[in-house]
Amino acid sequence: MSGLPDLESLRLLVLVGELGSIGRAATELGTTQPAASKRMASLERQLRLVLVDRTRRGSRLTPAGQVVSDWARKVLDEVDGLLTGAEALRSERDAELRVAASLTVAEHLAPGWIGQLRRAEPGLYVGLQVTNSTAVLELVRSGEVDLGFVESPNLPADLSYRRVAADRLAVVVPPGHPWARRRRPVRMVELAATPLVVREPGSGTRETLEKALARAGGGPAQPLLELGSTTAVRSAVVAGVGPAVLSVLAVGADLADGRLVEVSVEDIDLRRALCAVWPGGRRLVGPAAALLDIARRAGP
Amino acid sequence: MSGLPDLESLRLLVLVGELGSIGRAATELGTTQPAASKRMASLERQLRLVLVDRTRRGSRLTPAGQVVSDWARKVLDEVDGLLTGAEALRSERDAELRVAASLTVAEHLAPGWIGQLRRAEPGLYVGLQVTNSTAVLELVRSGEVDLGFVESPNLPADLSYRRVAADRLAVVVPPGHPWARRRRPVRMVELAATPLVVREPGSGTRETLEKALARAGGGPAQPLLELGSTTAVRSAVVAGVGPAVLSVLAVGADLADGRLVEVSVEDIDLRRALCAVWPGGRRLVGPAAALLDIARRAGP
DNA sequence: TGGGGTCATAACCTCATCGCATGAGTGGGT
DNA sequence: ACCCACTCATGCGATGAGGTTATGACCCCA
Repeated sequence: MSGLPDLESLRLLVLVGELGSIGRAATELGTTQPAASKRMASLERQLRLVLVDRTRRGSRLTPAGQVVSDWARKVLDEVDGLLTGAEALRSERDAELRVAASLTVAEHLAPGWIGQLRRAEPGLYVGLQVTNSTAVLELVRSGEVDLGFVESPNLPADLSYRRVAADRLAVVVPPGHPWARRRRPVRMVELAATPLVVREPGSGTRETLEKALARAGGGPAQPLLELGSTTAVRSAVVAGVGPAVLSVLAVGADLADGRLVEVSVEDIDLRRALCAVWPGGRRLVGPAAALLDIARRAGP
Repeated sequence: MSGLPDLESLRLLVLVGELGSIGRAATELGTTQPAASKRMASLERQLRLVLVDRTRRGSRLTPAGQVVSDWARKVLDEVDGLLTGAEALRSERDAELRVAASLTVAEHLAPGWIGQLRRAEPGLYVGLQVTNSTAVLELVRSGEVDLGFVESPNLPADLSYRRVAADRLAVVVPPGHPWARRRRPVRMVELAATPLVVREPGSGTRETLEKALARAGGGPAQPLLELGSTTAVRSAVVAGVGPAVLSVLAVGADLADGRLVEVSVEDIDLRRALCAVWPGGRRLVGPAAALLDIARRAGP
């Protein structure tokens, strides 16, 4: 019943739309025209939709094909991010530009930034290391990486830093939860008293939450369930286990399509800055400066 | 050199992370453990990364696996949107809820909304028809669809409508373009005098642009190249043909990762509302009301 | 020390896909 | 009027990626 489509076929569809010919799209992909023709037919059979209008001189996308092609392009963009990120992870050592990022930045922002940098300077090898915020600071200090990205609000004075993007933690519940129907914001004390699905202590998200609760005068959060990854927490919330507090970067898509609902909370500030960090005093040059520039522009 | 990964393998990776076992992930996918084991090994070989930590009792994702799994989840979310949209396109006729949407809404928002509705009411068959804004209004008026979504700002009085989301046209150029380095906004007359890559006359985007130029007291746009689809325009801009004016919904990802650069323009308002439309006077009930509600909540 | 887990390996098989060659239809050039 | 250039679809072997079954190695716990 599932039947996931083939990424090659999706790329072919996009290319057919751009080039106006199945054969030309085939050569662009380094394959032959009959193979491409069959792939298209197979994709159409799978989706049970007519996607291309085959005329005797060229092919055009049908209206349905246009729309599906756009959806396919979004898929391929995400795949591109995955491949870019994977390559950066791979060349962690002996890369020309070594970057360390905390999980939130690495998951949601780093592949885009690195991809843009590599489009500007093709052939540049970027190495990405993913750890927690304190480890990132240590890597920067020891010179093992040229540039770091952290979400932690407490930055030591011996390092230079610059804010590059904003993040915000959101209280999220599944659509069926009583809080989802509330019209008034949840009170801060109510949040502090409610058992939450949380990350383990020491993670950036958990720390930000605890700190914000303390700053607002509340007690520590009540753990309902403690999980080791953001996605695990997310899945637990979607499954209805209970509310959680997660980065909007992590649950943006879920909020947009309604798998999760955000609940506003009174009297509490859950914003946090995402900062670039590099060895103190030094001025960034070369690719490190370029990446910082890209990150600054990309974030609002 | 490209080597696109396999979607089944990505789903497997996500599932391994969630279930903590290759074998259990395999049964979840309806396959066998050796097959899944081989798939994982193959994915790791392709990405040249160690993604899972195989212990004798279960498997956990490595840090790299965590991150890749999150990227994979994004890919799969987009694929889910594609499949949801394709199913809706397919059941255009004889669906329980018939929806028509203009291209911008259909491309970027409709799959998410429909997906959410189908999660809330499983088994509901939704039919989606994609045309231009004026045709949507006609379909609503004739009763061929229950609900329509348009981007056009001029709504006839015989239909009920409600604003559900916002869109904005952006002037975009490739990173190398002189406008990309400008610090001052481009003057409106400058924009009107510059040849642009545009959609064909009659498309919603083209009309909004012309109307905004006229409202600001400028002449009509100078077509540099006229193309039949938003993505064709986008590709032309990326390829450096010239500036274009496109919906931020269409180029959001490109702006975020720097394939395109937005140029601000003085004295011109390129915002537009996206509206739901239904037969006048009538009150929406059942799935149509639910979908409208979802759309209202999703768009800010 | 045996049983219930887990994952990896080996051998075999099936079938989807590929490439080549070919057919068929249209449009433009001569 | 004719033919060439260009497009896409189809038929036919051959290849190989991926699936299943069976088995082995290892760890934890009783």
